[in-house]
Amino acid sequence: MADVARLAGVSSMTVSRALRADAPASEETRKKIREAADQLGYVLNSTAAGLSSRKTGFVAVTIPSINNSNFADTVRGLTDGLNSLNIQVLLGYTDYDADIEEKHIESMLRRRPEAIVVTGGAHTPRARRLMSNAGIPVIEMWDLPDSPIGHVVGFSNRETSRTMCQRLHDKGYRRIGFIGGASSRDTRGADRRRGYEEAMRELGCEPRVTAYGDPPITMRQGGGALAEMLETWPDIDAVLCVSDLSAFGALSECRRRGLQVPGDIAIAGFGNYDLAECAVPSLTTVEVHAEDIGRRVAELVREQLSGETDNRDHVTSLIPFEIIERESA
Amino acid sequence: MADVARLAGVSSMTVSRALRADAPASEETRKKIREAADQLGYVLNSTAAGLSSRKTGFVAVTIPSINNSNFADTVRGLTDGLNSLNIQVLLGYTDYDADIEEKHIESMLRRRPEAIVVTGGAHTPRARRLMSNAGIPVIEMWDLPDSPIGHVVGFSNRETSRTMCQRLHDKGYRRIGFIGGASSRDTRGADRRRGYEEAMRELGCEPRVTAYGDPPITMRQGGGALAEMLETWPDIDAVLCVSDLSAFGALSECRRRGLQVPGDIAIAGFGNYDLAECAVPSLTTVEVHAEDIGRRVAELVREQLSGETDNRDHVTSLIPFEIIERESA
DNA sequence: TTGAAAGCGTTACCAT
DNA sequence: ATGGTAACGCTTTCAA
Repeated sequence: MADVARLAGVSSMTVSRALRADAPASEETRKKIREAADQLGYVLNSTAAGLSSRKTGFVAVTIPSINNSNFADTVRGLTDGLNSLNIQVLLGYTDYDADIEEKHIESMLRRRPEAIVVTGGAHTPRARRLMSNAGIPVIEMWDLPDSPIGHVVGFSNRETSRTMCQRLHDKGYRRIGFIGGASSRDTRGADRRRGYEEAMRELGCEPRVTAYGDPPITMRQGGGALAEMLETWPDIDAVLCVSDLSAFGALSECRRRGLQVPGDIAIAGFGNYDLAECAVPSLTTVEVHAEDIGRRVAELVREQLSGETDNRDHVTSLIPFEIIERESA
Repeated sequence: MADVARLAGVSSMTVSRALRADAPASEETRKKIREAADQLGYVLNSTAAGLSSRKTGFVAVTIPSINNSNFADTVRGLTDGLNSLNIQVLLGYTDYDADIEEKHIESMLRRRPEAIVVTGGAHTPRARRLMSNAGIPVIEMWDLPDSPIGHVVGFSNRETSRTMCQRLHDKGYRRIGFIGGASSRDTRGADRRRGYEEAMRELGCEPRVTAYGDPPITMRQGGGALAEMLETWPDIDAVLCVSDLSAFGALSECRRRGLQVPGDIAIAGFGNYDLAECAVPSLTTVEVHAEDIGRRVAELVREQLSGETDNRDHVTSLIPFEIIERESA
């Protein structure tokens, strides 16, 4: 920057100001400085800028998996929403593991992000402490934690299953099964299962759960789970799956066995992946507006950083979900 | 850090050293300092550390889309490979747009990454200049650029199509169509199309291309493209698609029309997505080992940063691809 | 609108 | 093994 200043015949302070849109500087000097910078191939060092201004231009975000269309949509909404604030997302994926999440949170906090966004409400005690003490807005998303650390942008995963079960029941299905992961590491998946079990009880139906594989449960596992389910409960007439991926796996397994969907078995998924619309038959599923979650988080971050809202208030934004009825159920 | 030093009764220099694994410090002081840090809730400021040491612990990476299983796999391989070096990935997605890529590259270079990794070889002149002048290793991946900026980790997209066409021809298909995007923004997709056209010429077959929609071409667009193709060339006997997603869309469209796959029409895709294995019929496709690409990039970054290899040498790593023959073709 | 000086929180470097 | 001092490259603050 000193070199640029020398070439432009100004002080480095003026260069610093000319390079930022908001700071005061005459158009003339601005132009002169931009040319000098260009000529020297100068690129601002935002590490130094961040240290000095105490604004790093980062928001830290953890998601369970990078290879998941729903979370990718959320990240997209978040990134796009933060873009106008010139804030970048520092992304970490946890593989549904709270210890990995803790490690990410610590190494991300070292970068002094201006806010931290995590998926869900299940964290290690130390992770909670780290976030609480960081002195920045904390946002938990994709869930409605029992005891939130800070703000929340999400929906009730339990409710999605309850609503879907109700819908299946309305359509006449009575012997409804649930396919999900074998561990509770995927807390949102576990909540969906809980919602299913509650709904079954309320509707007076027997719960039939096939837990199969570690999260994230894949398409292939969805097929395996359906096979297992048919063995245990051959009379099943509908299956609710923890995600569209497992639902598609189940659908494919039905197809291979010559079972009609719906007819022999109805299938419902979760997430409204592109796949759900495109599959034959198309999949009945839950649209959770993943990108909206990201957009709303970005909005909340903006409000918090601009001081529009009181940081001490804990804002909870409920993102409405909807059942998408298609051919499969 | 000064507070921690005071509490532990040492200098801040000792704290700095105690907190790093490599620096010399007695186990005794280390423990004392860790306790003090814990008690105060101290988290290292790596912004300041980076400024001082000129090592930010970042590698900048741009990919076309975050919502693409192939690129997500590459990012996973890269992230995991860099993890042991305590290097984080700074991710930007370009939406297949070179101008957006340029913006990302500039704002990422401001963070002073220790290396920069970009997808493909098509960049704006300014982006090329920025990367060349950054003084850090530059790696282009997922492609074999004609004039690489630095190192390359990839494969020939053209070859994948040529090989697949040859395979289809060997199986007796003669009226082979290609479904891809309408723009050349997806340069890898455009290369695949080029490979297809070359192969058709060599095999003495008429090329039949349906260009449909902007990249990334979706499942739904794959279906639309197949419909259009059948209208133009009703006698088509095989379709090569630019990706498994469009291939699946085409497959679904066939299903809806009551066309047998294979039989009436064979379908081949690209990318070996989970979907390709799980679809009924399963999709013949190209496995490009996306995660290996990321792993190899990470390895290259490690070599370059450790000075094991001469930075001036331009390393090209060819990642082998393979045709996965399944039911659809 | 511009400039000078004093940090920001760490590590490199040189001593001890 | 530990400590003192001088950067690192910016921005804040204050002054002109």
